[in-house]
Amino acid sequence: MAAKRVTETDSSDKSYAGAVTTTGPEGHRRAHTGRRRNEEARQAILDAALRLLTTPHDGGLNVDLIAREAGVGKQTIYRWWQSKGAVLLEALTDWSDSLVPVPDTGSLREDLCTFLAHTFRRAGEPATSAVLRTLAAEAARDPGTAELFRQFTQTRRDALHAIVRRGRERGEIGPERDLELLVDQAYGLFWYRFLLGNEPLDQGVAERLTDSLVC
Amino acid sequence: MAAKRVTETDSSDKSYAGAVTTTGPEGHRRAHTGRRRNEEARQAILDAALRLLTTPHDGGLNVDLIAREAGVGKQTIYRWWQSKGAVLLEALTDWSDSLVPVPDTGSLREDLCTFLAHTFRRAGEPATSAVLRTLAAEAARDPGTAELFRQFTQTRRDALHAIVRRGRERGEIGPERDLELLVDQAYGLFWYRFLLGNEPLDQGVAERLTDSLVC
Amino acid sequence: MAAKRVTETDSSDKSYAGAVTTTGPEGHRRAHTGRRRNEEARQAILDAALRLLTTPHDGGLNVDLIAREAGVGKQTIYRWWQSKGAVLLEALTDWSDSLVPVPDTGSLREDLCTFLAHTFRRAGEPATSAVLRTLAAEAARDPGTAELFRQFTQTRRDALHAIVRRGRERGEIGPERDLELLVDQAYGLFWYRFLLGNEPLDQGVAERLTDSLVC
Amino acid sequence: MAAKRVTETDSSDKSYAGAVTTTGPEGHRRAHTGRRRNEEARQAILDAALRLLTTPHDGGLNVDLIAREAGVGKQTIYRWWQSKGAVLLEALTDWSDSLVPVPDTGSLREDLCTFLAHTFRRAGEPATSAVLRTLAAEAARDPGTAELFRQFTQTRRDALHAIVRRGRERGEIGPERDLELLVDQAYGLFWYRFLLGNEPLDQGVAERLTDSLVC
DNA sequence: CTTTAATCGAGACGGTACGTCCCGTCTTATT
DNA sequence: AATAAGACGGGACGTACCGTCTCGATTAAAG
Repeated sequence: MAAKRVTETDSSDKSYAGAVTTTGPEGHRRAHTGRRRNEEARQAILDAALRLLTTPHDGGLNVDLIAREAGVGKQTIYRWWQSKGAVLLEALTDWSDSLVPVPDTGSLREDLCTFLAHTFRRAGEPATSAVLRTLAAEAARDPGTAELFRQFTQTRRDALHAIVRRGRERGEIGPERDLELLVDQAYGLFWYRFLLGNEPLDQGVAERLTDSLVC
Repeated sequence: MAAKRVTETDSSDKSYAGAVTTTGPEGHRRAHTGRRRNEEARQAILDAALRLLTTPHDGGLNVDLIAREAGVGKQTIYRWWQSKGAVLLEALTDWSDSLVPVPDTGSLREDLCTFLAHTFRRAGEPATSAVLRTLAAEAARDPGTAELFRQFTQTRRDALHAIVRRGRERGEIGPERDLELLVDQAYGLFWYRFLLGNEPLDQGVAERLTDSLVC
Repeated sequence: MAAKRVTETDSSDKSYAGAVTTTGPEGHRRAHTGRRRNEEARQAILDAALRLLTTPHDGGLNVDLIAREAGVGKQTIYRWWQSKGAVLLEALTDWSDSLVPVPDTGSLREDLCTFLAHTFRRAGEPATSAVLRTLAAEAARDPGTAELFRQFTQTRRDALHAIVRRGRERGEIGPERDLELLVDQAYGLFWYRFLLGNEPLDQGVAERLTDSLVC
Repeated sequence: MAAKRVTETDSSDKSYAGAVTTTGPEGHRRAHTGRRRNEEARQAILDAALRLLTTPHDGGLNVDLIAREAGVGKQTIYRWWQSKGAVLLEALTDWSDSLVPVPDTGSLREDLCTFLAHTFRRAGEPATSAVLRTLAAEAARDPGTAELFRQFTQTRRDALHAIVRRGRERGEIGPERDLELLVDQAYGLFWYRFLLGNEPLDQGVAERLTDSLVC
């Protein structure tokens, strides 16, 4: 009969390697955290996603791969993110905030040009480029991801917005100018050329774009 | 590429009343045309694609669906187009050419503003919006389609370019301005706002954008 | 976004109501019993299992369901039973012991026929039928459960064995007959027809089987 | 190209290098058959299923494995069979018909005993045993498969039925005996002991069972 | 009366398998 | 040769359960 304390015998010898369970690629095993979200697992997923996003590997970037790479069950991904794109975006957001510094030299023209040139140069790097492209693709396909993509771009937009706002406060931009529009012209140009890729995005463009915006 | 093979224009022979075979959604049966390309089938495919692009339906927009909707074998699609996106784009191109007329009033400011406002308004219509979005998604996913998407946007870009070029010829734009950049700022803003959708695209924006570009 | 769901979980106060903890389907709350096994919980599990076994519901019969239905944590099930099948079998054993009485009229033929007819009739009842079927399925899938299933059937086999043994003691069965075989012929026929279900299991069969066995 | 009329009689040359598509484990590539069911694929699936059923391998027997082993897409399995069990059963039916010959010596007792002993011996072989067990498990779990299992056992039942029918025609079984019941007693005993496994199934049992049935 | 230890409800976790969807290729039979 | 039809190999998807693990609360027994 089952009721007869079946499990009592093995109460002693758990050899407490028992609490730990899984092996990531770095060979480190992860402990469960009971009924609360396992922050380590979350980080492992985001790390794996970013790693797969930035390093070249053959074949597409699918959820099973992220799960395997993170040493995680697929369900653990789907429990916390609504789609693959959502994971990718969260991975990316964490990572991107540190990419392009926001200059503040006191000169709008200089700050703007520096920021844009930096942005363009980053996007030209193969790793970054791959990430942004993959992401845009995912966002265009899935409306839910699109919203997250919006949030992602928003942080960059805000940085640019801060630059031009400071410029206006210094009187370098007339009060009649629409700052939102100005920012979107810059970022619009960037994404348009980046995604369609038939026109360059280099230092010269950054300068001419700056001139065009601050005229 | 699809467009090339299209130009055969065997428009004459639609009559074949003999061996009828398939029924489209409109209940009309289409005759085989033997060893020549069946123009009716081509049109049925593009129509079906456009219909599926513009009308809401549950589930994704897959090739089997287009084929079924067009009353066509899948191979007939893949014989003439390289991918799903190619079909979609050709369907779209046929349809879009008549959308936004290219004004030529003699005033750059007026032409530009009219063109932009018209473009924005079209994109605001639900049907057009859905199409553009679906397409952008497909382009972002498939590199082959991306190239076609580039070509698609190119025709619109060319139209805008013609406007500003006329402006320069009339001396309304200084020779130091980069016309490519100017055009891309306009279209970049458009796509950026259209796809991310957090800022408006209305008459006012068209006007302010015109001011910003022609300053 | 994931971060949202995280913060949702650690919303501080759980508004605990005191000693009482869980609500079963009957709305009754169960008190903890400290470091001793909670007999009420055990019973709730067995009840829930039996209820799910006997009442039709959509989808399979999984452990999470039993746990939820019993208002119990899954671990509480796995602490006391080695598998899902073990729970099911214990639930069933408790319930089945009272099902088929073991007659003792002094006549083997009569006892045997009564016992078999009763067994057949019970198996014909929808509730019982569902239980037996579910159980057999579980036993076939899981070797551990198979062993428990063996034990379960053993109690019934023993009952039948007692009847024929009394028959032999009265000289109604020749000493050359293999009683084990005889019993297994009866129960074999029963399970075979019950599970495959293409031949009847009624009073007439009970009689003819009796004749065949006691010839 | 092999596309050039691969005739029905493809028994001879499998050497095409062009239109062929897939590689099975034996390195042979399989041609498509257009819009009709590919008989070769069907056979490859059944072969793979039987191979996996009969040879020991680590891990369970899942559909992906069958598909991979057969060099087939999973959908090709699900297109033609409703479940894994259905595949297994069809594989098994093809194979089993040749297993136990149906003797016809003119003596019921002898034929019966031979048939049963043979059946028992086969079931004792590890390969066969594994197959039958896997199958019974699948049948118990899935109602659809149960029906197929019924059909599978039916062919064996029919064989046994033929033996006893011939016996009756020779007058070796009285007209009052229920032949269906007799057959089911034999097969019932077999499956009961086979699946529960606590009593033997050997030559001696075959003999005593024969005596018991033909008394 | 404090500490210890076991139970409980809850549910996240790693993992396996499932059955579905869609892609782009292929072949057949027909025209 | 082009077509309608649809089976095919392949790859990814998101879901269903399994049995394990940890948490924080609870309470009986041990010190």
